[in-house]
Amino acid sequence: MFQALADPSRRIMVERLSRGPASVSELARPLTMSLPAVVQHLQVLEASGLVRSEKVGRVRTCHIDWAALKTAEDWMLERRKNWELRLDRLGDFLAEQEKG
Amino acid sequence: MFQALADPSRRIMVERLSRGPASVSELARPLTMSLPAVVQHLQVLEASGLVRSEKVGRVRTCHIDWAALKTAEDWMLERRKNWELRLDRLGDFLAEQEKG
DNA sequence: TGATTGGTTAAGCATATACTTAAGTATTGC
DNA sequence: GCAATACTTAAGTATATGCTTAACCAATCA
Repeated sequence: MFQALADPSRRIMVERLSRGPASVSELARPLTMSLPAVVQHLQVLEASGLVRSEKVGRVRTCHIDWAALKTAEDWMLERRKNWELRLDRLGDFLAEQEKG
Repeated sequence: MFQALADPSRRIMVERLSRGPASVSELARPLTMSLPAVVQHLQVLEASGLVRSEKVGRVRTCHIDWAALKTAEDWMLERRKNWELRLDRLGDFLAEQEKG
């Protein structure tokens, strides 16, 4: 997931998809690269679980899997919470010191 | 930043640092690779701004830059908010339809 | 039916990444 | 001072990544 978000082009694609579903060529429009390259990025995003797509007729429509995005967000939140807990315990300890 | 978090070894390092500062060899302990490899990962983390370190005597002490971690978290939150806003507008639209 | 649109497959290539080992350089403890 | 500790530097290598072009397939439309 972080791997998938590591590339700037892929982040542009995710950014676009965060505003709603889009076809492959719509995703390609703002990017200065060939269509196959865009499809390869799309494959990375799909493999990571961040994006899903269905093909209807000849157009493939892509959209974000919001639960997956939240997973990455939560990982970081978890680290931050860990830290805040630590600060709290330090605070308690210092308060104990004060009293004692 | 996402690039930095893309590697599992580096995430282990960040995980460790989220529990408090650590020296280079402490960071290396759980990892099955040479010390220079760990230092290279550390350089990536520092370059991304996620981690900082100071050397005192012969030991380098590393710690997370929490503001930087929050930046990545916020990027994802921003995408989610975008989406929720869209859902809200859709909701409003449907409510309008209902009324009209 | 034949051109166009939208996407896919395959092959190849240049650069980046994630390591390795070997050989340093400072501190610190005895 | 001498050894151990805690890195640091340098050089090399294998694999992964991010592209490219060329050729292909399948749905649409004039």
